[in-house]
Amino acid sequence: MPADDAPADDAAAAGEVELGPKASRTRSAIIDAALRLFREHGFEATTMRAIATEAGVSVGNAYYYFASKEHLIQAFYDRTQADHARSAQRVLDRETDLEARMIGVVEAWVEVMEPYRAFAGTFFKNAAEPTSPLSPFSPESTPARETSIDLWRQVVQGSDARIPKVLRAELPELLWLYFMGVVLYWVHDPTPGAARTRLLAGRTVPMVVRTIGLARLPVLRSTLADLLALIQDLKGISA
Amino acid sequence: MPADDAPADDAAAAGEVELGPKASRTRSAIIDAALRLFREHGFEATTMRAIATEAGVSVGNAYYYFASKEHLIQAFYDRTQADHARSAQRVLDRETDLEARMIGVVEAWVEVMEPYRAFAGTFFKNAAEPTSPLSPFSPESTPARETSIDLWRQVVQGSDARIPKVLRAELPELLWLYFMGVVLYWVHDPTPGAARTRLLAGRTVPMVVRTIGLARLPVLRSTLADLLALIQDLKGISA
DNA sequence: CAAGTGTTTTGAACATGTTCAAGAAATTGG
DNA sequence: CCAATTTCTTGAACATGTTCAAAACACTTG
Repeated sequence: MPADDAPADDAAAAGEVELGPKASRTRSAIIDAALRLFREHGFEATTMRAIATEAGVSVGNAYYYFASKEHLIQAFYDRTQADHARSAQRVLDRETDLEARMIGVVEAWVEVMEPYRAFAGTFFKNAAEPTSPLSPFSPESTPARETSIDLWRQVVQGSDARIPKVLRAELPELLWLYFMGVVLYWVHDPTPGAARTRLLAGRTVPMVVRTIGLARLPVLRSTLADLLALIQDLKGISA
Repeated sequence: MPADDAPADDAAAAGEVELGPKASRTRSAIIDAALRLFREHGFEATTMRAIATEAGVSVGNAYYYFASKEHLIQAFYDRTQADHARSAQRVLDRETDLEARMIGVVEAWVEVMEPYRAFAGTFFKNAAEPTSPLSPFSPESTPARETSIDLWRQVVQGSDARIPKVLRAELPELLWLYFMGVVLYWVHDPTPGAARTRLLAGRTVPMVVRTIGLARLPVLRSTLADLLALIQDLKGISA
């Protein structure tokens, strides 16, 4: 599998790439062609032959840069994640209210993804396979996941909300998990403009924020403690 | 697509089938062959040619009964869902404690699925695609979903727990959703015997039950009301 | 510059899911 | 029992993701 020793497919994830100008340009051409075709005809309907032709290279060459058709999705992820981070930053720079920050980040994501809505489901189909390196829970996507969780860490840290001490450490990860839930909902949301997803986020975010505040109350304390202990224990059982 | 007018692939779901004995036997042979091969070599590694050969029919014939390789998964679902229902019933017949009933139903499911753990992920990959008829949220799988939700209705109704009135109507569906979450976790659980998943269920079920009890408290009342209202609203927005 | 070494590119060949036109087998109607 | 009709079965053909050996290219070294 030549592509494995070839320029790393996910190199763009970290932001830095060290490739010759030629290789780099071919790679970009393939990604551009692929994303354009994906957007126009969907993932399944786009053939590797079509991508190669559109990019002006041979099929084999495309496989030199991307181990499989699925691996092109990684490139898509990297691109949209960067777009999202940029877009979210604009909100985070000006808002200090936790609720507004959370909603802002979710809305930014929905907006960035809008052009790809129609076929993003196909993407997530592949991402849903546990053994797939594209799964958001896979070891291979650890860097991307960390980047994503960091965004939620920022959401929390930059806010003026008073977070109960017990929650501090785990909250960003928990919010990321909440966000994954929103994404899952979005994938199945057929409404134009993702209306349902926006409604879901707009209404659940306040609940989440309120619940965080409630966490210090005695009634919820013990349940929360149970939950946090469980998370620790789950992490403890090795694979 | 001849198979579309052919004996319905999901006929077994409802339980009743009206097919000639010959057709029925061929169909069963294909399913048996497929599931055996899936269990032994996994989903991807099993070719339609192998399934056909193992079942003693031609490839084309397999496609007469099943529109695609994915559609064989539906048969798998139907089978395991029936097994689960049977197994869960034994618990429901003897337990009245809500917590015990819930844990029993989850444990029964984990046990039924254990032989398929290794490759079940591949199944769910396909189920995760929103447009796939195999998605648990798709219109096509409405009957199967209803059956599954009914099981949780039974869990609630047969218990001696005092359920807050506001929750009564939605609780079974919410528990089913909780169960889907457990399933999602299970899919990604690499521990032998699904140890992590069992731990998750054993610890979260008591939290869920406790939270149900807490729902009548004033602090949670409003949040719960918001949540229920949201569910109604989400159902309201048409696709 | 020539030889050597590593990188990039090519297109034919392969594997497998799927289709389809044709035929065999069963069923029905007279 | 024959003809017509429906159901079932077949295997070759097709589409597309993927591989691979060979060639083209780029770059270093003597």
